[in-house]
Amino acid sequence: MLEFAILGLLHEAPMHGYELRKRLSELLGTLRAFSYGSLYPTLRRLLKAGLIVEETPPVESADRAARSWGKRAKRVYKLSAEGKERFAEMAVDVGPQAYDDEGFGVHLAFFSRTPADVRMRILEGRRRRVEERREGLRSSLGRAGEQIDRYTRELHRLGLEHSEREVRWLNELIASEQREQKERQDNDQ
Amino acid sequence: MLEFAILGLLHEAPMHGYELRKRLSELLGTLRAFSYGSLYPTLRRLLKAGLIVEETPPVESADRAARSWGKRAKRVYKLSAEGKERFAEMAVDVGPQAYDDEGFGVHLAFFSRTPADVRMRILEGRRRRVEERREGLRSSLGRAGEQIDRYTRELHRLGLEHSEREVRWLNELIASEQREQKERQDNDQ
DNA sequence: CTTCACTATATCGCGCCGATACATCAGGCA
DNA sequence: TGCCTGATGTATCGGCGCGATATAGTGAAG
Repeated sequence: MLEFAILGLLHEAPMHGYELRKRLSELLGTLRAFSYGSLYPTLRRLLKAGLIVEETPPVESADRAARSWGKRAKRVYKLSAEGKERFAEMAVDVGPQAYDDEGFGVHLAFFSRTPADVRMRILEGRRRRVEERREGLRSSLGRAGEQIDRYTRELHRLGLEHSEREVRWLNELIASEQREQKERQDNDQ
Repeated sequence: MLEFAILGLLHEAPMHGYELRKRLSELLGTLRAFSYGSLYPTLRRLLKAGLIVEETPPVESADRAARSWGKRAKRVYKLSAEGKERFAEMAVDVGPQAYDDEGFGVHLAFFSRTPADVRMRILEGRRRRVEERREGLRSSLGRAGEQIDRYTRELHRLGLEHSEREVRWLNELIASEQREQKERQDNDQ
């Protein structure tokens, strides 16, 4: 998931690790942060795989000084052609992980680079997933009384409200996608 | 977290791995599953630490057959005195991880075994956390237009609704905790 | 009589996290 | 002037938890 996110972000512009992480948090709305403990190793992995390349930035005073003293300086990465390709593959290859909280969030964040039909598949897959959760919670709350702790019940109540709300939200998104798709078709023919 | 959850669950009754996992999913309302890939190793760890002990069940027909043929059979675990102690410590030792989605959920699931003052601390800590998230999303949505992708904005809208709802839910829980605390005081004096 | 779904235990590789360390630089304030 | 805090910036380590996979017994449906 981080790999996908990095590749997606680097479409905007070349960036260094710290910046990447900040943009990522903004994008995911503080709901997901990706620690440096996973970011830097992933960057290495991508580098070794040739999906990104290090772009030595125009050496300026501060950095030159840092480098000449053997200190660590900014390392800027940019997307390679293979990286672009890989991102496109990943965006289209929708597995079940695209439907869980985290995966769905990341996919959605890069929807503008995702083909319309794939967007639909993801939205509908997510809806199915959330509906299942909703039904699970409903039946759990339905089996009234039944040895369920009061706090647990409250937890389930909140979960149920959240899923109901998200299903409605998804329905709106799906409907608006359909409208747009229809418009495109009308323009085409 | 899994360790805490297992120790908590075993207060109900001795159980084997598969059962533990099922009870855990029920408890967390399908919002958290804990795969076997983490459950069994954790059970081992707890066993080695002496926090749980294996309780050879009264050998019945099916199991005896299985055992005598050298096959795998049910392994039932029960809480040791040290395990009980450890759970009590963990329930009271509230770190920042008790406020994130996952940690909070698990703690709440064992609230009935948690002292009232600690319950309060957790509830209020969680509220602070969710309020921060809410404010982050509000300001992100407030900075109107500003290079934010349409889908990303939708994601933030949903996140904002969820945090608002959760804060209200927490307020109700906190209020009801306070009422109960007052009642207890009235009864005591 | 076979196939399916459920019960049940276990391992492996690896993604990701939290803590920690180190270093530079800007601004506030004493 | 000099100090401290907070942001910028890169990096590593141990360990938790996941998904995939293997294995195997059981009962019910068809």
